[in-house]
Amino acid sequence: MAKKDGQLSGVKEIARRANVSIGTVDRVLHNRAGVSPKTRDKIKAIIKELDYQPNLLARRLASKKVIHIATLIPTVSKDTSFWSQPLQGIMRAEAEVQKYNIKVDKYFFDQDDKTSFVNQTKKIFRVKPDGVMLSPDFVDEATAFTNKCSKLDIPFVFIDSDIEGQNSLSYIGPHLYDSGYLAANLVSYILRENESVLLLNISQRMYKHHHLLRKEEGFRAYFIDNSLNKKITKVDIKKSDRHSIEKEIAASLTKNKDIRLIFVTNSRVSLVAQCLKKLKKKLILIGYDFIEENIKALVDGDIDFLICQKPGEQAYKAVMSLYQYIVLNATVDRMQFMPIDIITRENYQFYKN
Amino acid sequence: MAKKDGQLSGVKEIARRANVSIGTVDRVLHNRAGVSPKTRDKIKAIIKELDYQPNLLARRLASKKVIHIATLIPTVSKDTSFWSQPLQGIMRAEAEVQKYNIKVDKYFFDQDDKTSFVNQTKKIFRVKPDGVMLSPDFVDEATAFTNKCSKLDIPFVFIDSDIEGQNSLSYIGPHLYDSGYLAANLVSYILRENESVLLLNISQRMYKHHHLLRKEEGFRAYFIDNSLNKKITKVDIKKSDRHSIEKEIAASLTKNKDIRLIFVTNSRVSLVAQCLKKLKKKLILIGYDFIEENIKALVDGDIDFLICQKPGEQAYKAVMSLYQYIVLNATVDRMQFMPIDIITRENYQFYKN
DNA sequence: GTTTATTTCGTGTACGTACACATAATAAAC
DNA sequence: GTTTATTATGTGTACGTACACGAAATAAAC
Repeated sequence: MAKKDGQLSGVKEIARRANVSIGTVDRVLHNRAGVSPKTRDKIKAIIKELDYQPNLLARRLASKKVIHIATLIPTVSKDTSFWSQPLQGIMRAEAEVQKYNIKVDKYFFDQDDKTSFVNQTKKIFRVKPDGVMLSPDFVDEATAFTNKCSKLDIPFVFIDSDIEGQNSLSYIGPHLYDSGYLAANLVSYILRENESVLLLNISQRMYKHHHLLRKEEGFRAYFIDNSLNKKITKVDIKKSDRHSIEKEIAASLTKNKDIRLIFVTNSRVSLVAQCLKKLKKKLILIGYDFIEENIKALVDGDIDFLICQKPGEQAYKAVMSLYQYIVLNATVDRMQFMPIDIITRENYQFYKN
Repeated sequence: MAKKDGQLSGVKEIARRANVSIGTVDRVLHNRAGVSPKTRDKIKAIIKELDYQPNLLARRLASKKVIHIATLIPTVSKDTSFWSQPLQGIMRAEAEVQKYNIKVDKYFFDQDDKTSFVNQTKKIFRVKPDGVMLSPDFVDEATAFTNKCSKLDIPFVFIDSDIEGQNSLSYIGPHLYDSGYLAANLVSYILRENESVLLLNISQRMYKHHHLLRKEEGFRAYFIDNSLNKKITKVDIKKSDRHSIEKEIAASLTKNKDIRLIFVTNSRVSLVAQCLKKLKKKLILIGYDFIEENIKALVDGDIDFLICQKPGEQAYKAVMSLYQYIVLNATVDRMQFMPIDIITRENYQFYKN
């Protein structure tokens, strides 16, 4: 009684009931031409009646068409090596899915050049991939792009930062607000009553400030939620050369003698570490991201804490989610927040990205 | 250039290089007898060299062995209809995976009877399924069982409550502590300075208190974290008949005139609602779980808030995670917390479980 | 009517693996 | 040596679907 005997499975059963061959059934399943309206209707009815669900494993195995997943992330810039980790995550996923006849097409844009982003999205759109993963750095342009994807039923997932309201398959990345909140929590343990914080948003790119702001919000919220009346000096630095940063920091420090801790809202924290060294100031330094420059400063004792959210894992999961959705049509969580990890010089060796 | 011509894929390529047939390769892949040590070694070397990864889709398709996933949850009791939702989730997952030759074997135990739990675990262990999903209500017994599973490399996932330290494939369920924390957050908005809370743990089963306690911890933590000095009267009620509950509540209310809100740490909240009605007391009532009894009380205005964490979804995800792990050996998140939803009479109609 | 074009349908092979069965090689027994 | 048991290896078919190709049925052209 392992299998009910009369019950052929899938296509064959449909074919039997309709008195046609599986070839014909196949044609109506894929809306291909070459079948008379009459039999087409009959078969469609049977498909509906049986609530036929194709065997996706068999389908993928038999299909010779390769599935294309496009990924769009920034190039690894001189500014920060951050994006090398997501790239590795993409490649790890690629290695896993390529045996199922899936190709991962990697596109890159220049974080400083909006046009390059647009150009790449255009290029992607031209090849009409089966799924897209992207870091939506340029919000408006990304929105326009994903809108077009939606119209063609091309699923897309965001990584690293989210655009709400777009019906993305998933967002996989940090919970920006919470990570700021956590940073503040750390700070509250460290600082005494009379000491204050310097908060630095370092970014040449205005559009990035949206993300940094979410972190700042969370950071501030912690103090409000816990009725801690902590002074926060905030400085936006629009240039990322060392000289400019150094000048701004020096200015803030002389103006606010009570600053004993600096919170940098992104991966540029190692630059700040260098500046402090130059200025011969020893302050607590908290920043973001497990990248080479930062690790070095961490080991040297110039950075105290790094907050990190597994960027490699993000990209890996993004590609795998697309694969699972497209090939296995599994349900995918709309929001996949990464854990918020705290890295110090004591535990960095064990961190798996 | 779509496919490199020389490169046969998988087993065939291995067979070619070893000058054997795919049958022989197949035998060493599955450690089956009937192949000489010499060729076995040769083939193993080639497998390693090629870093051969079997095509899991093809494997599942070709394999005639059915995969068994066992699920172990409480029967739907007279006490609460809670477990009917996870059961539906299981059945939904079953419908999805059965076409891949996977059987879901459903086992049930009596929440009031430890022996029944043990008996069912024994029964499951006897058939040696390929994966197990269970609600580990009886901690010690569940631990013993999952230890045995670990030894046989049978993956298992916990739902509804976790046992830490067991190397479960995943825990899928509520974040108990956080849900208590959230409840407290709600409470802090509602209560005035001079008003206090009654916290009720209603459970005949002592072993359940562990879980209730986690919620209570979170609940209390909120007030501490926010330096709110709120009076919390706590009562453990070990019987779940209406009369006992009513007596306890009445006692507490007369002793503490300032109680204006009751927080019930599990689904028994509708019983409390009935008691309050009987006592002709109108208090704010917060409790757990989207079950029929509670919804009714919610609609009638006798319960104000229900905290819910998609129990059906939990079970569904648990089975699907096992499937993905066993069949597709996908990586599965060790912790899959459900969102903490707040249900009121205004939004309950839209709640999807 | 026959021939030809066109539409409609069936058949065969492939995907990569599993497994039952058949065959070949070797060892054991005489 | 031959026969027989044993071990080692190869072959064929199946899983459920996709798709190319060919055959049959029908329609169009004369």
